[in-house]
Amino acid sequence: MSGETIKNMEDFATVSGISRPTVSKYFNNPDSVRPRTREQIEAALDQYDYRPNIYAINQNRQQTKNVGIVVPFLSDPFFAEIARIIETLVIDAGFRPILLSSHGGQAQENENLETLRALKPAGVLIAPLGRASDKSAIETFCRNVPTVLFDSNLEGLGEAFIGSDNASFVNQTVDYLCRSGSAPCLFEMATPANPNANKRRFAFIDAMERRGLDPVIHKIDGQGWAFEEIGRAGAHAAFDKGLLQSGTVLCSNDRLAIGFLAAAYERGLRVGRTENSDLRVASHDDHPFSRFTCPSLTTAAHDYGAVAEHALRLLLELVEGGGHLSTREETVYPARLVLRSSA
Amino acid sequence: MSGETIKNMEDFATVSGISRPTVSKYFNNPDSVRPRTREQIEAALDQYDYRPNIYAINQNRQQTKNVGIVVPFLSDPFFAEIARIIETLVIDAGFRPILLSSHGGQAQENENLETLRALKPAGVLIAPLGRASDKSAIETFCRNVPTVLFDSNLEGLGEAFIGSDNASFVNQTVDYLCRSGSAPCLFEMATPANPNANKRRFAFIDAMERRGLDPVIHKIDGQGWAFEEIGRAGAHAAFDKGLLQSGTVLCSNDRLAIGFLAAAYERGLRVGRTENSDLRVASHDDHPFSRFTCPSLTTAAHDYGAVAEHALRLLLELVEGGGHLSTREETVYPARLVLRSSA
DNA sequence: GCTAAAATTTAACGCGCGTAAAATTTTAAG
DNA sequence: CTTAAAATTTTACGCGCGTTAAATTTTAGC
Repeated sequence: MSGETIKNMEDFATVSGISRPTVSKYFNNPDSVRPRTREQIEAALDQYDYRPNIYAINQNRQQTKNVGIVVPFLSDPFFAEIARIIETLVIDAGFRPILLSSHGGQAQENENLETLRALKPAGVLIAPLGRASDKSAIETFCRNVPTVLFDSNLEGLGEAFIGSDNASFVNQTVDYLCRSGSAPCLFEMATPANPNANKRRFAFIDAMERRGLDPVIHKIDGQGWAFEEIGRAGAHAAFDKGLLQSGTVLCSNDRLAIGFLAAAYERGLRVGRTENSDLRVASHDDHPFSRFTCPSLTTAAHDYGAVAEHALRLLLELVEGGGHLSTREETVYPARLVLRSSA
Repeated sequence: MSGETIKNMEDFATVSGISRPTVSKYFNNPDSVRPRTREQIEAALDQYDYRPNIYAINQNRQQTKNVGIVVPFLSDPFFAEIARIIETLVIDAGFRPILLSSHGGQAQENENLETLRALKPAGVLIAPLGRASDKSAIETFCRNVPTVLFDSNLEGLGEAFIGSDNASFVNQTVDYLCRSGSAPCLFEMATPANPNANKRRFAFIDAMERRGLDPVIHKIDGQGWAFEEIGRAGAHAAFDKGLLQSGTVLCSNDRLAIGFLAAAYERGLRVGRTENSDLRVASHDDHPFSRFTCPSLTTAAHDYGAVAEHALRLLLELVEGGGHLSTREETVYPARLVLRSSA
């Protein structure tokens, strides 16, 4: 440890024996300086452990190395998981991830956009709330910051949308359920917050009608993001009316299914695909906990990795290419059927 | 909309008819200027929607308005939930939360500390990994940034620790289980990552011995943060040996219990407190999903709110008071027993 | 060893805002 | 209306780094 106190790049340049502009160049891109210069700097670097002031850097750059990540509800393990994957990819790409959750509300989503705008990120990946989103606020934001939507699409907003193919999810579950037993009834919220739910409903109707079957849909009440409790209450309400106690139930998403299974258990209904079962339950998303429900949940899995990777790759291309795409890209990835015990 | 383009505080000061230093004063504290001046500024504010450059602000201030929040594993809904609460409190206090997850690894935890150091936060709330933490790295960090530990304590590190009273958790569950049926056996990981697990083990031994009972502990293998799967595998291994198929099992935490319940279900073991049950299962944490396990999980709940509020309040006092406490404070909150169906 | 190309140094300006000191204006109290 | 106190304006410097242009040095090719 040397005695000097390195307060800024000037000081550091002095002790490393290199001029400040060259040091600055090094920090922007270590490969842009001569190898011997680089060695000299790096030798000084681990002797004095100097780090450039990030605020001074960003003040003078129009483009920061920040990438914003906005998810609708971070307490939902599904979003926690995809956020984790994206974060890792962002770091690997040499950027700094800034993770924000909208906590299920429009006010917070808008506040997150304001926060990001102030942070001047190179780009932003946002999974919008959906129905509850303030479309005009998002549109305004997208005009100023290169933005890619993921998970949940808002027509025409952002430079691109990368998500999962809801039709693929439903087709696979419906197909499997139909060929292995009775046709399913769809179990969903009457007013779903997420646009994916609507697409799944349409896909369900379509898939059933293609088979010449009546697309029966059971809609339940509930607002907000406490899907498990909504599913549980909705299932009990249905059971009270003598509904859904047998046959096959296809839940719109795993969190509803988790609630449904809890209710079924509480009623003593046996869920599964064995002979002595009362009913079968399947769902969509492959939620991190769906492996541990009782019985374990048959579901359709997102390709987390592909979505995250594609969305970020596109965003970085966008950032390098000026921020705007000539035509808005929409890419969706198919689901992977995960057979477990519930159906 | 006026035609002028407001690029900086100078421009904004001009159009608002107030001098720049006064405008600067306003943004630091709107109450520090004369009411009429404030009105004038705010009138201009919603006409031009100017916002000060956050990087320029932070460059010139020793103390930013950032508060770091570090959790060991954000995909764990427990941490996602407490992070959400803290975030809200931080915003209400007029600060900007910066949420970082260590993703279960020391490397990422250290990287988070580096990131935060560069961000010069007013203070940091950190729930350390525990056993896997790099103590010396944290100690170094704490010397430069006012830091309060929460959830999981590291002896002597940080200005204070706010968490839950593990003894209270165990005493309440053991007490309940003993008086309502057979004495429990503790189900835990052989090498737990979290120091709370160790405290719970000691508390269990103590609680049992006080009752003149033999503290039976069943230790299972497993590394990492996939607690549900570790619990499930561990339970199956125990069942294979004919163990834990009856009586009462007290899991160290809810995530292990979720895995245990899944295994029990897969074996056809009936868990609950009714007459025809095979065994009872209880646990600790009141994990967001413990309401929806089958059967619903009897557990001991953290006082999330109290911990979050106390930790942040202490941190802000610390920030105002110079950053250091004369004596390290350790405060723990008691648990609240949550009776459900599993025991 | 010579030369053109590449890299570095020197010098200097700008970014947007915090902040201090002195001069001026406004406010509140009598 | 006077006066002291409070608020604001003026002026000016500094923060740490990006960046540019011209001068200088180093490198690579022959």
